[in-house]
Amino acid sequence: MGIKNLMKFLTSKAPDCITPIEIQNLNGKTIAKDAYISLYQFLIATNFSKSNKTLSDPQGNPTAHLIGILNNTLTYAKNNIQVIWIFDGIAPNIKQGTLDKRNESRQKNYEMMQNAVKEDDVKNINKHAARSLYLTEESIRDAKMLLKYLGQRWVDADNEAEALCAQMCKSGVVDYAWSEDMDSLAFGAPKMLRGNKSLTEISLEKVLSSLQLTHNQFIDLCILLGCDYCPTIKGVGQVTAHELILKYKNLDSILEALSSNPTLNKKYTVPNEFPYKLAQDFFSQEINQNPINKFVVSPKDLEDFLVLQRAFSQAKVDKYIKSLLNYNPQ
DNA sequence: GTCGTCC
DNA sequence: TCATCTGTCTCAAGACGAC
DNA sequence: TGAGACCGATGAG
Repeated sequence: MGIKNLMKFLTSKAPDCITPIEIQNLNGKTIAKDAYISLYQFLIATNFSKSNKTLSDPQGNPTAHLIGILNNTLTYAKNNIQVIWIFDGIAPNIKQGTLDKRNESRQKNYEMMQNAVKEDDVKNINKHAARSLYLTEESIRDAKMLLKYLGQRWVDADNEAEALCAQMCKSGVVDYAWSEDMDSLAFGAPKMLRGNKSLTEISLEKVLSSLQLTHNQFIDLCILLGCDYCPTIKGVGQVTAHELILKYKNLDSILEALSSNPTLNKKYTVPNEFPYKLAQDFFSQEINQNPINKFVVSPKDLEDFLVLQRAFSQAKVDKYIKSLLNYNPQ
């Protein structure tokens, strides 16, 4: 879910921190990209947005995410952009509640899809199929294999990919953290990118100066808005959250004020379980930077994998390899 | 610009 | 009366190329 | 899954 309503809040309160950016302007830049989110987007968009069928090889292995990687890699190569794909590791314990909810929703949608199939209701089949979709171990393995053969770099994070993207951006390994989720800013990425067709750059420095917050205060704001790691205080939305932080400086003091002031206490309900300190620590932790896997383009492996194993068109793969080598001379 | 296709 | 928050609904989510 | 539009409820001034 990222940070609830953060984009909306920034658009109204700190519009200067959000700037549209043309992909050509990223020439020579390096990007850490949240792999899972991208692959999921490819899978959904390619499968369900315009056709009613799932793209797969004759054995039933999904291929939509592989097409997405191919297109994406070529686009970046054309524009001389280096990408490091970051894969999620083990989810942190504090995210378990969020993950349980997602699994439950996925299961429910799967059942609704089965019902829609029985009733031959194409619209609802697609709707619920998209929502019950998930990336299997095999799909991830295929994606990593393809990236290897394409000469791309990828790395496994110890836990959240977004946290590692932000860390790499903070430490200067990359210029941008790319993600659809706004968590990257809470994790401290100085510059993040969103979008695919139309890109948006968000500068953390500008966010903090517009909102008149330190980074720790911004983390508190994100927790109040709603994140994956902690529930929210009922009655506190974007506006109130920002006002409370400006007034009381941090979450500890806000909670103290809520418990000691009967008027505030009546108005805002803090949940019984409110592990905000764990969330604060999680957003501000130092992340272990695992070694990055680096490969070179391997036309033979690409052909074997895509044409022979995944039933891609030989002509298209040939054309693709030619373009890639043209932009990425080895 | 819209729409079909990608496997 | 206005601002704010909450809940619910709906839609779209990639990239390329032919036309 | 997220983001936008819309709606009703609530509370402050």
